[in-house]
Amino acid sequence: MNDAITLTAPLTEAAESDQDVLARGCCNLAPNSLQIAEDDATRLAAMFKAIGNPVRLQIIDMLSRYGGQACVCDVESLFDLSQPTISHHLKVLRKAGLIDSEQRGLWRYYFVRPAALQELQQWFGEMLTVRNQ
Amino acid sequence: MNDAITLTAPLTEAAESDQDVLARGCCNLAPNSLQIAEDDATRLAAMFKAIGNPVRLQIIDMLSRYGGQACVCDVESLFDLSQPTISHHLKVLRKAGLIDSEQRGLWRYYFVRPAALQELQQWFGEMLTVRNQ
DNA sequence: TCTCTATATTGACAATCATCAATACATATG
DNA sequence: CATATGTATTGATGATTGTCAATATAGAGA
Repeated sequence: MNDAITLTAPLTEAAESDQDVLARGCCNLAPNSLQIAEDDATRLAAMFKAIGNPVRLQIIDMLSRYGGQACVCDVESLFDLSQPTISHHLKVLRKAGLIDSEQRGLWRYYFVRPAALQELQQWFGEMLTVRNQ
Repeated sequence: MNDAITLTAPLTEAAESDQDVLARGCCNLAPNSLQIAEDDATRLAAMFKAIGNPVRLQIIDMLSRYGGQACVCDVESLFDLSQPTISHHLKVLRKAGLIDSEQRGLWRYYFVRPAALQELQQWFGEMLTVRNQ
Protein backbone atom coordinates (compact mmCIF):
# COMPACT_ATOMS: atom_id res chain seq x y z
CA MET A 1 0.00 0.00 0.00
CA ASN A 2 0.91 3.63 -0.28
CA ASP A 3 2.83 2.87 -3.42
CA ALA A 4 2.04 6.10 -5.17
CA ILE A 5 4.46 8.49 -3.55
CA THR A 6 2.94 11.91 -3.74
CA LEU A 7 4.86 14.73 -2.20
CA THR A 8 2.54 16.90 -0.22
CA ALA A 9 5.41 19.13 0.67
CA PRO A 10 8.23 20.12 -1.64
CA LEU A 11 11.57 18.73 -0.66
CA THR A 12 14.00 21.32 0.54
CA GLU A 13 16.31 20.99 -2.39
CA ALA A 14 13.89 19.93 -5.04
CA ALA A 15 16.44 20.90 -7.63
CA GLU A 16 19.02 18.57 -6.16
CA SER A 17 19.51 15.68 -8.53
CA ASP A 18 19.96 12.10 -7.52
CA GLN A 19 23.60 12.38 -8.48
CA ASP A 20 24.01 15.34 -6.19
CA VAL A 21 22.44 13.36 -3.39
CA LEU A 22 24.73 10.46 -3.99
CA ALA A 23 27.72 12.73 -4.14
CA ARG A 24 26.74 14.50 -0.95
CA GLY A 25 26.20 11.20 0.79
CA CYS A 26 23.98 10.85 3.78
CA CYS A 27 23.88 11.44 7.47
CA ASN A 28 25.13 15.00 7.29
CA LEU A 29 22.81 16.00 10.03
CA ALA A 30 22.43 19.65 10.84
CA PRO A 31 23.27 20.55 14.43
CA ASN A 32 20.46 20.66 16.99
CA SER A 33 18.08 18.74 14.83
CA LEU A 34 16.39 17.56 17.97
CA GLN A 35 15.26 20.81 19.44
CA ILE A 36 12.55 19.55 21.70
CA ALA A 37 13.71 18.60 25.17
CA GLU A 38 13.29 14.98 26.10
CA ASP A 39 11.15 15.93 29.09
CA ASP A 40 8.79 17.92 26.92
CA ALA A 41 8.68 15.16 24.36
CA THR A 42 7.74 12.66 27.04
CA ARG A 43 5.10 14.90 28.54
CA LEU A 44 3.52 15.82 25.21
CA ALA A 45 3.67 12.22 24.03
CA ALA A 46 1.84 11.13 27.17
CA MET A 47 -0.94 13.57 26.35
CA PHE A 48 -1.18 12.44 22.76
CA LYS A 49 -1.14 8.86 23.90
CA ALA A 50 -4.11 9.55 26.14
CA ILE A 51 -6.07 10.90 23.19
CA GLY A 52 -4.81 8.06 21.03
CA ASN A 53 -7.67 5.75 21.89
CA PRO A 54 -11.05 5.94 20.16
CA VAL A 55 -13.04 5.84 23.37
CA ARG A 56 -10.97 8.52 25.05
CA LEU A 57 -11.01 10.70 21.95
CA GLN A 58 -14.78 10.46 21.92
CA ILE A 59 -14.89 11.31 25.61
CA ILE A 60 -12.90 14.45 24.90
CA ASP A 61 -15.23 15.23 22.04
CA MET A 62 -18.27 14.72 24.22
CA LEU A 63 -16.91 16.68 27.17
CA SER A 64 -15.89 19.59 24.99
CA ARG A 65 -19.46 19.81 23.71
CA TYR A 66 -20.86 19.39 27.16
CA GLY A 67 -19.04 22.19 28.88
CA GLY A 68 -18.47 20.75 32.30
CA GLN A 69 -21.64 19.07 33.43
CA ALA A 70 -20.98 15.50 32.45
CA CYS A 71 -20.96 12.92 35.18
CA VAL A 72 -19.57 9.43 34.77
CA CYS A 73 -22.97 7.94 34.08
CA ASP A 74 -23.40 10.44 31.23
CA VAL A 75 -20.17 9.29 29.67
CA GLU A 76 -21.05 5.69 30.38
CA SER A 77 -24.33 5.99 28.51
CA LEU A 78 -22.50 6.76 25.27
CA PHE A 79 -20.49 3.57 25.15
CA ASP A 80 -21.09 -0.12 25.38
CA LEU A 81 -18.49 -0.46 28.09
CA SER A 82 -18.59 -1.25 31.78
CA GLN A 83 -18.51 1.48 34.39
CA PRO A 84 -15.03 0.54 35.62
CA THR A 85 -13.71 0.77 32.09
CA ILE A 86 -15.13 4.28 31.66
CA SER A 87 -13.70 5.20 35.04
CA HIS A 88 -10.34 3.89 33.88
CA HIS A 89 -10.37 5.98 30.69
CA LEU A 90 -11.33 9.07 32.64
CA LYS A 91 -8.44 8.44 34.98
CA VAL A 92 -6.01 8.11 32.07
CA LEU A 93 -7.23 11.41 30.63
CA ARG A 94 -6.98 13.08 34.01
CA LYS A 95 -3.48 11.83 34.71
CA ALA A 96 -2.44 13.18 31.33
CA GLY A 97 -3.79 16.57 32.35
CA LEU A 98 -6.39 16.72 29.62
CA ILE A 99 -9.44 16.74 31.84
CA ASP A 100 -10.25 17.46 35.44
CA SER A 101 -13.20 16.80 37.68
CA GLU A 102 -15.25 18.19 40.47
CA GLN A 103 -17.53 16.53 42.98
CA ARG A 104 -21.07 17.83 43.16
CA GLY A 105 -23.26 16.04 45.57
CA LEU A 106 -23.26 12.39 44.74
CA TRP A 107 -21.85 12.86 41.28
CA ARG A 108 -18.44 13.68 39.93
CA TYR A 109 -18.45 15.98 36.95
CA TYR A 110 -15.68 15.94 34.39
CA PHE A 111 -14.59 18.74 32.11
CA VAL A 112 -11.91 19.40 29.56
CA ARG A 113 -8.86 21.50 30.46
CA PRO A 114 -8.70 23.88 27.51
CA ALA A 115 -5.14 24.89 28.37
CA ALA A 116 -4.01 21.34 27.68
CA LEU A 117 -5.77 21.17 24.33
CA GLN A 118 -4.32 24.54 23.43
CA GLU A 119 -0.82 23.39 24.21
CA LEU A 120 -1.18 20.43 21.90
CA GLN A 121 -2.75 22.54 19.18
CA GLN A 122 0.12 24.94 19.51
CA TRP A 123 2.62 22.14 19.09
CA PHE A 124 1.12 21.33 15.69
CA GLY A 125 1.42 25.00 14.87
CA GLU A 126 5.14 24.84 15.58
CA MET A 127 5.56 21.68 13.59
CA LEU A 128 3.82 23.32 10.63
CA THR A 129 5.69 26.61 10.70
CA VAL A 130 9.20 25.92 11.94
CA ARG A 131 10.09 23.96 8.84
CA ASN A 132 13.66 24.07 7.57
CA GLN A 133 15.68 25.65 10.30
CA MET B 1 -1.29 14.67 42.80
CA ASN B 2 -3.55 17.09 41.02
CA ASP B 3 -5.35 17.71 44.25
CA ALA B 4 -5.88 21.40 43.74
CA ILE B 5 -8.81 21.53 41.41
CA THR B 6 -8.54 24.73 39.46
CA LEU B 7 -11.12 25.41 36.84
CA THR B 8 -9.47 26.65 33.71
CA ALA B 9 -12.84 26.98 32.07
CA PRO B 10 -16.00 28.17 33.69
CA LEU B 11 -18.65 25.55 34.04
CA THR B 12 -21.62 26.05 31.81
CA GLU B 13 -24.00 26.76 34.60
CA ALA B 14 -21.68 28.31 37.09
CA ALA B 15 -24.64 29.78 38.84
CA GLU B 16 -26.24 26.39 39.35
CA SER B 17 -26.09 25.55 43.01
CA ASP B 18 -25.36 22.15 44.42
CA GLN B 19 -29.00 21.87 45.41
CA ASP B 20 -30.04 22.58 41.86
CA VAL B 21 -27.74 19.88 40.65
CA LEU B 22 -29.09 17.42 43.14
CA ALA B 23 -32.64 18.35 42.24
CA ARG B 24 -31.97 18.04 38.53
CA GLY B 25 -30.39 14.65 39.05
CA CYS B 26 -27.91 13.21 36.68
CA CYS B 27 -27.67 11.47 33.34
CA ASN B 28 -29.90 13.91 31.50
CA LEU B 29 -27.73 13.70 28.47
CA ALA B 30 -28.38 16.10 25.64
CA PRO B 31 -29.12 14.43 22.30
CA ASN B 32 -26.24 13.81 19.90
CA SER B 33 -23.61 14.31 22.54
CA LEU B 34 -21.36 12.05 20.53
CA GLN B 35 -21.09 13.96 17.32
CA ILE B 36 -17.92 12.49 15.97
CA ALA B 37 -18.40 9.38 13.87
CA GLU B 38 -16.84 6.21 15.19
CA ASP B 39 -14.79 5.80 12.01
CA ASP B 40 -13.35 9.28 12.35
CA ALA B 41 -12.68 8.73 16.02
CA THR B 42 -10.78 5.56 15.23
CA ARG B 43 -8.77 7.15 12.46
CA LEU B 44 -7.88 10.25 14.44
CA ALA B 45 -7.08 8.20 17.51
CA ALA B 46 -4.69 6.09 15.45
CA MET B 47 -2.86 9.23 14.39
CA PHE B 48 -2.67 10.55 17.93
CA LYS B 49 -1.52 7.18 19.13
CA ALA B 50 1.31 7.27 16.62
CA ILE B 51 2.47 10.61 17.99
CA GLY B 52 1.92 9.37 21.51
CA ASN B 53 5.39 7.97 21.89
CA PRO B 54 8.37 10.15 22.84
CA VAL B 55 10.61 8.75 20.13
CA ARG B 56 8.03 9.18 17.40
CA LEU B 57 7.10 12.66 18.61
CA GLN B 58 10.76 13.61 18.41
CA ILE B 59 10.99 12.10 14.94
CA ILE B 60 8.09 14.31 13.84
CA ASP B 61 9.79 17.26 15.46
CA MET B 62 13.05 16.50 13.72
CA LEU B 63 11.49 15.83 10.32
CA SER B 64 9.44 19.00 10.45
CA ARG B 65 12.60 20.97 11.01
CA TYR B 66 14.43 19.06 8.37
CA GLY B 67 12.05 19.61 5.50
CA GLY B 68 12.32 16.34 3.68
CA GLN B 69 15.95 15.34 3.48
CA ALA B 70 16.28 13.05 6.44
CA CYS B 71 17.26 9.48 5.79
CA VAL B 72 16.92 6.69 8.29
CA CYS B 73 20.51 6.98 9.39
CA ASP B 74 19.91 10.66 10.14
CA VAL B 75 17.02 9.77 12.39
CA GLU B 76 18.97 6.89 13.85
CA SER B 77 21.82 9.17 14.87
CA LEU B 78 19.52 11.13 17.18
CA PHE B 79 18.53 8.20 19.35
CA ASP B 80 20.20 5.46 21.27
CA LEU B 81 18.10 2.85 19.53
CA SER B 82 18.81 0.13 17.05
CA GLN B 83 18.22 0.63 13.33
CA PRO B 84 15.32 -1.86 13.23
CA THR B 85 13.62 0.00 16.06
CA ILE B 86 13.90 3.31 14.21
CA SER B 87 12.61 1.60 11.10
CA HIS B 88 9.69 0.31 13.11
CA HIS B 89 8.78 3.75 14.44
CA LEU B 90 8.98 5.23 10.96
CA LYS B 91 6.65 2.54 9.73
CA VAL B 92 4.15 3.27 12.49
CA LEU B 93 4.18 6.95 11.60
CA ARG B 94 3.81 6.17 7.92
CA LYS B 95 0.92 3.77 8.43
CA ALA B 96 -0.81 6.46 10.46
CA GLY B 97 -0.42 8.81 7.50
CA LEU B 98 1.74 11.29 9.36
CA ILE B 99 4.85 10.91 7.27
CA ASP B 100 5.79 9.58 3.87
CA SER B 101 9.03 8.65 2.19
CA GLU B 102 10.88 8.66 -1.07
CA GLN B 103 13.80 6.58 -2.27
CA ARG B 104 16.80 8.52 -3.55
CA GLY B 105 19.67 6.38 -4.61
CA LEU B 106 20.67 4.15 -1.77
CA TRP B 107 18.80 6.15 0.83
CA ARG B 108 15.17 6.53 1.75
CA TYR B 109 14.18 10.01 2.77
CA TYR B 110 11.30 10.69 5.11
CA PHE B 111 9.19 13.79 5.37
CA VAL B 112 6.17 15.00 7.28
CA ARG B 113 2.75 15.13 5.62
CA PRO B 114 1.57 18.61 6.61
CA ALA B 115 -2.01 17.81 5.67
CA ALA B 116 -2.11 15.20 8.43
CA LEU B 117 -0.74 17.57 11.04
CA GLN B 118 -3.19 20.21 9.92
CA GLU B 119 -6.10 17.84 10.32
CA LEU B 120 -5.12 17.08 13.89
CA GLN B 121 -4.53 20.73 14.65
CA GLN B 122 -7.94 21.48 13.28
CA TRP B 123 -9.51 18.87 15.52
CA PHE B 124 -8.19 20.72 18.56
CA GLY B 125 -9.64 23.87 17.09
CA GLU B 126 -13.05 22.23 16.99
CA MET B 127 -12.72 20.91 20.50
CA LEU B 128 -11.84 24.38 21.72
CA THR B 129 -14.58 26.26 19.91
CA VAL B 130 -17.62 23.98 19.66
CA ARG B 131 -18.19 24.08 23.39
CA ASN B 132 -21.75 23.82 24.69
CA GLN B 133 -23.90 22.81 21.77
C1' DT C 1 -26.27 3.86 61.96
C1' DC C 2 -28.00 1.61 58.00
C1' DT C 3 -29.08 1.75 53.21
C1' DC C 4 -28.83 3.34 48.61
C1' DT C 5 -26.47 5.22 44.76
C1' DA C 6 -22.42 6.97 42.10
C1' DT C 7 -17.80 6.27 41.29
C1' DA C 8 -13.11 4.25 42.08
C1' DT C 9 -9.95 0.45 42.84
C1' DT C 10 -8.25 -4.31 42.56
C1' DG C 11 -7.05 -8.38 40.25
C1' DA C 12 -6.96 -11.12 36.23
C1' DC C 13 -6.31 -12.00 31.33
C1' DA C 14 -5.76 -11.57 26.41
C1' DA C 15 -3.91 -8.31 23.18
C1' DT C 16 -0.77 -4.96 21.74
C1' DC C 17 3.75 -2.60 22.04
C1' DA C 18 8.85 -1.37 22.16
C1' DT C 19 12.94 -3.31 21.60
C1' DC C 20 16.82 -6.08 19.81
C1' DA C 21 19.51 -9.70 17.16
C1' DA C 22 19.42 -11.98 13.06
C1' DT C 23 18.26 -11.99 8.50
C1' DA C 24 16.37 -10.42 4.11
C1' DC C 25 15.83 -7.04 0.52
C1' DA C 26 17.31 -3.28 -2.50
C1' DT C 27 20.44 -0.21 -4.76
C1' DA C 28 24.89 1.11 -6.40
C1' DT C 29 29.53 -0.13 -7.89
C1' DG C 30 33.48 -2.90 -9.37
C1' DC D 1 27.95 -11.47 -11.10
C1' DA D 2 29.98 -10.28 -6.51
C1' DT D 3 30.34 -7.12 -2.95
C1' DA D 4 29.18 -3.31 -0.02
C1' DT D 5 25.88 -0.34 2.11
C1' DG D 6 21.27 1.44 3.58
C1' DT D 7 16.88 -0.01 5.05
C1' DA D 8 13.07 -3.37 6.01
C1' DT D 9 11.29 -7.63 7.94
C1' DT D 10 11.07 -11.55 11.11
C1' DG D 11 10.94 -13.64 15.45
C1' DA D 12 11.37 -13.40 20.28
C1' DT D 13 10.64 -11.26 24.84
C1' DG D 14 9.38 -8.35 28.63
C1' DA D 15 6.25 -4.42 29.42
C1' DT D 16 2.04 -2.04 28.86
C1' DT D 17 -2.88 -1.76 27.70
C1' DG D 18 -8.07 -2.40 27.51
C1' DT D 19 -11.50 -4.83 29.47
C1' DC D 20 -14.51 -6.96 32.92
C1' DA D 21 -16.21 -8.97 37.45
C1' DA D 22 -15.81 -8.28 42.07
C1' DT D 23 -15.11 -5.29 45.63
C1' DA D 24 -14.24 -0.94 48.00
C1' DT D 25 -15.10 3.94 48.92
C1' DA D 26 -17.81 8.09 49.43
C1' DG D 27 -21.77 11.01 49.85
C1' DA D 28 -26.85 11.57 50.83
C1' DG D 29 -30.94 10.42 53.19
C1' DA D 30 -33.92 7.64 56.35
